[in-house]
Amino acid sequence: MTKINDETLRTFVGYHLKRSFNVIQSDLIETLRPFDLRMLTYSALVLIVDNPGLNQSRLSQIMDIERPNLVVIIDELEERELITRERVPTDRRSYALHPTEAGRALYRETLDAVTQHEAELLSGIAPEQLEQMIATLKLIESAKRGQA
Amino acid sequence: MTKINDETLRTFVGYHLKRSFNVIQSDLIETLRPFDLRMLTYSALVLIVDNPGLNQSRLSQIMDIERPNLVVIIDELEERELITRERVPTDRRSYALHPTEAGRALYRETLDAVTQHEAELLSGIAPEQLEQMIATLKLIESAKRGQA
DNA sequence: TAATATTGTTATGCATTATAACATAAATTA
DNA sequence: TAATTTATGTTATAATGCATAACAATATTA
Repeated sequence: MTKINDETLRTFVGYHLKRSFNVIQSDLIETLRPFDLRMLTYSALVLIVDNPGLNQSRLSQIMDIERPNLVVIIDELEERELITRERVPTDRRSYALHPTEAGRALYRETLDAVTQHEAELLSGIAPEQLEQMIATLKLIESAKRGQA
Repeated sequence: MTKINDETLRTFVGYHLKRSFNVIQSDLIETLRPFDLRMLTYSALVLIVDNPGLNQSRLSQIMDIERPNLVVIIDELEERELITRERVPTDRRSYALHPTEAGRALYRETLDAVTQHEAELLSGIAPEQLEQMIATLKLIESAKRGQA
């Protein structure tokens, strides 16, 4: 069982980002499974609870996905009666998204679960070290082309 | 244009990882486009050049994808005559993957391009800060469940 | 030898992401 | 005001990514 050499790929920041994200993502998927939520539906629910009344265009922007792709996500949340689509009187094209009481309850449940699972996964790493990393990640995020 | 509140999601390391990875990934996709390579075919090419003779099982392991999904990637690299599949006398089930001269040439070209593009994207961030982040990312990577 | 495991493959399905095209409605401009 | 352009949500469609089941050929183990 010879060890594979990935030193070339290790010279790329993106490679490290992808591999570490995979680890966190796997954990998150398992954490959300009992709630029958996927990453995208979960993110959408959280953002709607925290920003009640926002519309789908704005939500798709912050979620970095295309509007058509958000439609099915919102459909699912609405069918499960976790959110509602409400017509906006001042702009009859768009819907204001609001959480239901069930949506807020699920939000609280899942927030606890996700927070705990991530904390456990990362329990071997010093909080200051994680904070430093997040600061760097924010710099990368704001390096987006056509933005700076 | 009210600003959306994503502070709840910002409490998760995974959220920061995903958003920053998206930025790097977009840049990488654009960098690889002129070479008609996608992230996965590129990664496979690099690993084959750096580890000539490895088989598909091992490659799928390090790439963190399922064997069936690697088949089409290897098919494409072989059709483009960037690599070869060679029967192994000592284990006639598996193929040894080797780069062709064209594969090695493309490797060199793309390595330069990818390195330069990433360096430019991250030029505003101090190298020591990136190194520190990579050290933390490695810790996260090794926090994989069922591994430690 | 018989049972089990591994390698590569095919087929299949689901999730993610992107684009084009459209109806409705709003905003802009001529 | 009328005509044009833009924005919102939607449908349809396609490419990609990722996972599982099943299989033939071969190797390993009991």
